[in-house]
Amino acid sequence: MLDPKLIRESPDLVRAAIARKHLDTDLDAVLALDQAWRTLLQEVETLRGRQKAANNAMATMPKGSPEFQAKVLEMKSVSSLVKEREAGLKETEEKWRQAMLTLPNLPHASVPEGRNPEANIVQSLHGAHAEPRPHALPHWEIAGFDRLFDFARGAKVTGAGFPFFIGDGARLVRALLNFFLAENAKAGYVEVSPPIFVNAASATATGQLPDKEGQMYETADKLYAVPTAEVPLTNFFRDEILDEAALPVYRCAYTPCFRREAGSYGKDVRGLNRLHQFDKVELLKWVHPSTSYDELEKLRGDAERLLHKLDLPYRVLLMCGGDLGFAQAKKYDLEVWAAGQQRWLEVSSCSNFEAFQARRAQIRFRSKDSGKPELVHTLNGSGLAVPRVLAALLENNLQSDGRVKIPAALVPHFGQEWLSFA
RNA sequence: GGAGAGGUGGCAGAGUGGUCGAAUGCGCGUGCUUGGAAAGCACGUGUUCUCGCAAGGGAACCGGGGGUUCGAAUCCCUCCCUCUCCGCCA
Repeated sequence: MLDPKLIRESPDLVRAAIARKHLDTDLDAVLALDQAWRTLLQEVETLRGRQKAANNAMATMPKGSPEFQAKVLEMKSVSSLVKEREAGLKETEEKWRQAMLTLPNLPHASVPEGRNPEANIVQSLHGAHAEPRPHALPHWEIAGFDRLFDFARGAKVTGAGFPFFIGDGARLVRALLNFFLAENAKAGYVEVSPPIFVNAASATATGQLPDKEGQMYETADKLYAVPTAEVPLTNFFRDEILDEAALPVYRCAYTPCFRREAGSYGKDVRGLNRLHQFDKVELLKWVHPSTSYDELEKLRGDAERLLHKLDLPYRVLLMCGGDLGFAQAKKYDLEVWAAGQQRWLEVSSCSNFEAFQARRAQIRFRSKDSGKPELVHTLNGSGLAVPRVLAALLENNLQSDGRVKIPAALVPHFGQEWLSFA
């Protein structure tokens, strides 16, 4: 959510910033509701002031006295008026809130202009992605792939996009998760194992609701399967005031992630590229607002290090305004090179949300300077998403004999140097 | 799942219809006292919104929502959560 005062005082600035995201928003509707709400609030407060004064006077009057009876009669009409105006106030406030929730976060000044992914800036390239690999195959075409990754039975048991991981396939997933968690711990992130269902309030706070409920699986009692650990993790401190000295807080969490991915098709969803359930380790930071852009660079570096240690070619994209998410102020995508598919796969998104989520979630810290609570800034990034890293690993490390070499950094976690499909 | 008890400020804990944003204690802050500290004493100590250039004024908040009433922390309904006992269970 945006700062209501900013919208009220500098609507043109807000309008211009939202335009950089190339999203349609009706700021005038928000402003009109805000104005209507304030007018009603004044009325209600005046009426309640009258009630309060009358209550105090009546407290000292004899109950049955004529003056008491007169007051009761007088205040009856005020009472019904208050009820009516309060109902209007409440309705207006709710409409305003709903409108506010649909306004996207404003992009940071350093975010490049652009409407489409083509306008994203390739910030850096790492590793030998252009090197010819004669044996490279899309991972789903590697001989024996179906023995380790059983999509057919997954489809039978659950549905498309819910594969079984078997034998070395399952062990490789576990090795990657252990590697990620161990590296992240070294970088200072405290590991958390959160609930993987969240309520509507939590999903609203991080920005999944109200607009993106179609992306989440919902249970019979109105809980949502987490699309990312970001949701339970960010909400850990919802409605809390933190100690300024405790900032920054770094945490990471492994969870399975569930996404309906309605409307996806084609090569995007082949093999491990896009699943309805996948494993991911998420990095999360709660920081002092003055440091959040430094923290974003560090966060990106922490995610990059994982790819670097796995010896996978990757690139860093600085996302343009039009390709930024709804809630992000600035975002880097990390894409790993899949040699067999000859394409880049997104394995991490590192974002600064500034106070956008913190305002929705009411996560604050008590400022030493002002003594008042202020909103923290939240950041998060994948560190990393397993299936696509796995896909790239299979494709880049496939040898001419059909075996796949395990990166040195992963060997201690996997326990062997080669993955066999036999 | 069944039965019962309960949710009040940073914490503990009073308050069962009226001057209660809420006693008291602890904690915390400032000052006095002291060589210094402790104790003691004095004062202060929530959040949000709103009006105002400001000084300052106003309103809301006693788990959430709704209701009764001139008036609700207090009565009623409902939801959530916690605790105790029983059942069930990894």
